[in-house]
Amino acid sequence: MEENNNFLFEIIENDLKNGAVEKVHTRFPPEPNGYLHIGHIKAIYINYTAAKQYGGEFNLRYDDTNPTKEDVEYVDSIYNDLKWLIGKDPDHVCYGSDYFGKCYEFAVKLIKEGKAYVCDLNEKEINEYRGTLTEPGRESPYRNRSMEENLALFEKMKSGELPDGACTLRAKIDMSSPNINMRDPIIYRILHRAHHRSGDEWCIYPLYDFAHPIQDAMEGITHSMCSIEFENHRPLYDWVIDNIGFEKKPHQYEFAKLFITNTVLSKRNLKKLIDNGTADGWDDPRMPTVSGLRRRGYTPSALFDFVRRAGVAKNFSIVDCALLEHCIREELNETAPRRVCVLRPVRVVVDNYPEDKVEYFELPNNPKDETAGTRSVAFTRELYIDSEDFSLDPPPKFFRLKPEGEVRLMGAYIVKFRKADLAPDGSVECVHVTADLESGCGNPADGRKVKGTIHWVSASECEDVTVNVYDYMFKIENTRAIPEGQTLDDYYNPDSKQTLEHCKAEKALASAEAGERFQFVRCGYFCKDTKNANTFNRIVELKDSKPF
RNA sequence: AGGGAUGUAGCCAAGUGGUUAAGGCACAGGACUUUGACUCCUGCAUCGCUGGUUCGAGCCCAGCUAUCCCUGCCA
Repeated sequence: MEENNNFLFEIIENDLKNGAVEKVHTRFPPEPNGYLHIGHIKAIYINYTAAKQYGGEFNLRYDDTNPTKEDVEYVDSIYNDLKWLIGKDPDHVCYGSDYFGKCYEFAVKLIKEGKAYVCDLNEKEINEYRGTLTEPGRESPYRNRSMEENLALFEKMKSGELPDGACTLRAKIDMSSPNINMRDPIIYRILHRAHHRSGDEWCIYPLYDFAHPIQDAMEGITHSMCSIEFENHRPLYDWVIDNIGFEKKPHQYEFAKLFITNTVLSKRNLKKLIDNGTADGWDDPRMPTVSGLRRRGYTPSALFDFVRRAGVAKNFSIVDCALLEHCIREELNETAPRRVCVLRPVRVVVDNYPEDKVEYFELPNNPKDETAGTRSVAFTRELYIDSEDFSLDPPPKFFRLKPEGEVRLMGAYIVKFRKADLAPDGSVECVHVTADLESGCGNPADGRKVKGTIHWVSASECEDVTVNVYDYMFKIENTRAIPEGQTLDDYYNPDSKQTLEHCKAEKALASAEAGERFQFVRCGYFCKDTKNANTFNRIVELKDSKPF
């Protein structure tokens, strides 16, 4: 793994060096309103790695200040996904709702200092008063209420006497600010809605811009790193910190969100795919969610490596999905044991091999890594090879089994084509070959070269397995918007999931544990399905798209 | 259009005034190969545009241009 370095880490390093900060403290603050996806991994990578690398602390904090959108289902899934990613339970788990009491106290403080007021304007009026991008806003007629009146009204908001939307608490800042976020932003709203944690305790809830800086300050966060769309909110973030008067001030820094080519990441669209049945769920291996990627066979280290390599900067950018695939291939190439699985079997009979003989060959688990050991693979007179590895009418440069051809059975004998039995429909039923028994699994005694090597499995010493082949589901041209008149479904291939039954695998494979990853020789990388014990998900296709 | 941010190769991305502009992915050649995989070599940019400052600029200044974000009682 390469070193972690980017402009945010440099900021932290400098703060540590010049004593601005004693110990770094970061947080990952998802709103529990959906499942974590690969975009979140970037935020986790930045915040978690920064804390880890510089000997600091890291909080998982649920930003749960809007009960209309949030649910415990998401709280749980986020926890599990994060735990899987960082390989342990997070040290500190916090909730925005833990600070509802504090937020309320601070709001009262601001009112007492004349820095916040209760505004009776309705939603439409607030919009009108806000002005536009080019015109300043106008001050609310309620802006200059007395402190006592504001206090009384805020108390009324809190006590539940007022219906939703009756009024709001606003920070008194500057209605003519060119930054619209500073035009007396709403910091509290009335919401008669049960919260998944605090229940009916509150009927007023703080808004993000007010709650977030408070949460950061209360937790002693030093570096609050978020995505770039919050850049415009930073002056407000600082305003809240300054006006509440926190001594240790957290600082917000922004980085560009992660986008990936041909991939949708918006919760709205992901949910649509599930609702209309295109995807089987949030953990469908075609989904860009953490749980989907996990089932597909991605590892946390490959995922973090991807984010690191994609880079952390402020440019708007869309990373090539080839980089994501490269990262998992690179890791699995070193770690995944090789196994043979014949996806579309064709029977092969070695005519000159004794009928009842069973011979075992030692095949390396990883040809590049001797420490990975070997396993015994049975060889018998009847075998299966992949239908793609045999052609009666081969194209040029076809190095596999063909009439008049000779080919190496990987790790075993060299065989020569003898004849093919065809079914009435012309398909190949069985191929007869003769083995060069003299050469054994070594090279031919006469020094001739055999170019092709194909994989095989003993017909009697193999297991029947089912393999799900998931293509990359990500098919969106523009990852950010779907053109007029088209729907998300138009972009997805209905055949993106194929189930191949009666694939023939080495015996050792069927007893593998769920989640175990393999490289199926010449067929791509596979992960034993974590849900269905007898199936394997194809997780990454081989890069090479040329025919074997 | 008011404000903020960003523009370095097909895609990311280092670079903070001074040798021939890091690195990765992708791509293209070639070597090797009992996975046509892997591995290994090789190739692949004058820095959005235009002026200016300077002995010297991707880095400084000015103007222009392109893209992204901001008018939720969402986060």
